[in-house]
Amino acid sequence: MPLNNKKLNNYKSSTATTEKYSFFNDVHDVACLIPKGRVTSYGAIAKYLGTKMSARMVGWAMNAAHYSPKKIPAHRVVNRNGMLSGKMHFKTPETMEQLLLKESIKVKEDKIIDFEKLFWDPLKELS
DNA sequence: GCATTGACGAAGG
DNA sequence: CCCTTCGCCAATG
Repeated sequence: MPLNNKKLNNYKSSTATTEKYSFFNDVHDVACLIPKGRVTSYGAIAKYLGTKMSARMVGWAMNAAHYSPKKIPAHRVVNRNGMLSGKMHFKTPETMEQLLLKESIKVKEDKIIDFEKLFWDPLKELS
């Protein structure tokens, strides 16, 4: 996979529709690599990509992912608290929770139960 | 082209 | 322990 340790500091800022963002593309790839039944955080992905401080961009990438034809399991990505902060960005607010539930991930009060146990760190798992 | 806004996160009060 | 501030950076007004 083209993820390696590429620095995203100077990735070409191109147009979403025409060229591929290295950043968004990588985020999408990582998201697709998340095993079923596991979850990760925006920060973990950002860290893996080298932009640890820019977790917000990961969230933004997810937003772009939604708009992408590719299917991104964005429901497996939550914030560092394990809360479904992005549920409102799905078709319906309950979609994210339903998808997680289908993967045996229990959610209560918008929070993933045993989040630490289900947490999947790309840095640790992929390297 | 400056100002505002995020599906975040760490640090400070 | 809860709340506020700040940093990060692309997209949008």
